Amino acid sequence: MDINDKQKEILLVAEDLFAKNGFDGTSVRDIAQKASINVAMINYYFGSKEKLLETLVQYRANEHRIDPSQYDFETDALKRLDRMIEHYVEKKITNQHIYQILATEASVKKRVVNSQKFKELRLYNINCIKEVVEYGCQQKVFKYYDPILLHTTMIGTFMNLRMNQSIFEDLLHLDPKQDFNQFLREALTKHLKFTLKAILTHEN
Amino acid sequence: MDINDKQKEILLVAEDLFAKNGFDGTSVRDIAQKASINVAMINYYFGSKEKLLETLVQYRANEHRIDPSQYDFETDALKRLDRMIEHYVEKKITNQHIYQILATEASVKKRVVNSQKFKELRLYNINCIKEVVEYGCQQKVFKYYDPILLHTTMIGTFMNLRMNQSIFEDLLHLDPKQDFNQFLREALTKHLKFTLKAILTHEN
DNA sequence: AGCAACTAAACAAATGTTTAATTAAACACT
DNA sequence: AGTGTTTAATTAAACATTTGTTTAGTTGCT
Repeated sequence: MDINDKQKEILLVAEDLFAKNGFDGTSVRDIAQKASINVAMINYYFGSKEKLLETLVQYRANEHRIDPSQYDFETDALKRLDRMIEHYVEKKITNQHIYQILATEASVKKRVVNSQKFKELRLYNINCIKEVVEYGCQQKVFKYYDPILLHTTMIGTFMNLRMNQSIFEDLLHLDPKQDFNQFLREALTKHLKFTLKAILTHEN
Repeated sequence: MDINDKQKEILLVAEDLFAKNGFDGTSVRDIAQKASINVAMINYYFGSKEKLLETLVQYRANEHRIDPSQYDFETDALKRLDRMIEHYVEKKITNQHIYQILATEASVKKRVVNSQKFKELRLYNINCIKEVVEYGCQQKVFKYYDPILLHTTMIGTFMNLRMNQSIFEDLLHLDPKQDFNQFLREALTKHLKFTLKAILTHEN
């Protein structure tokens, strides 16, 4: 399915609203109004509200894929891990809307929206992490640790920081003028680097 | 507000459905049917659907508070940390429904349901973690690490494991007959113990 | 003329809430 | 214990909105 500019515009508006208010909390009229189009256009272009969500997931899903070429030129295992984390955090921040939608939808039992696509993405990313870990083991720098759990901690920590933005703004006395994404980028990257390094080099 | 048995029954049914389908994905008729009561009873008892949610949050919020007496008898800093994590995981598992509702609602911008109660709870729990960390520092066993980030990693890892139960059942080839909560309890506790110990004893 | 893009209006179903009436429980008084 | 009275619990029905979707028609472009 190729998407024209009009459709893309609708998708972006929908993404924004779904992330903010949830799928059930967003009506097609909300989307239509914000996108300055007629309600009927949503069904005209996408068939239904649910199919709009599926199209959006398809459209965005691959943007969360880790790209190993961003870090595997590093021969030092620790530096490679650091680069991977930087790359990972950057990807999540750039595409935070769709990920939040996917994460929320994944916990909603009554819609099984594209969970296959979601699973594939996870498996792929977990495998990238696994390769970085194995490289470090091979170099005798890391001790092996389950990449599924590493991934869970990475994504979980990110999501938790993100979902509770307002709490952290209070808690950490963040300057409201300073961008929260910048805080995320810096603090989260640093924290994840430290945590993974600690786990992978910890003597049992 | 004191809650009679009938009201409690409604709250429990609502909690179940909200966790499964989200607040917006659950209608008052869904609740009424599953609780075998008339729809009007919900407004009769709670005033509105939103107030029902607020009552539920009030009713459950305190059940997530860490209870220091469950671990602070341990004089060994590492053992105390381990006990604290066991206690923490157990609390989260026992009250997973309400926590998922709170977490989802916290990310929904249009409802600012009881976020104050939520923040207070976090601050309290973070402080408990802080005290355990400081005790370990005092004993020269730990290096100090930001308790906010530790808490974020704990809760984030838990939530991420939980929210993606189906994915993990596939990924880890879990025996479907085995209880997922039992896997959570064991694997998560072990992982968090290892992670926090690694972070707190890591030489920089 | 033909086709895609677009619109206003209507549709049926579902939503949260209220009303008005009925039943059940608690109460006070003899 | 039995009376009439008041209060609380419960019900079916109706209410007004809002929901996602469809229809039937119009516009604009080739």
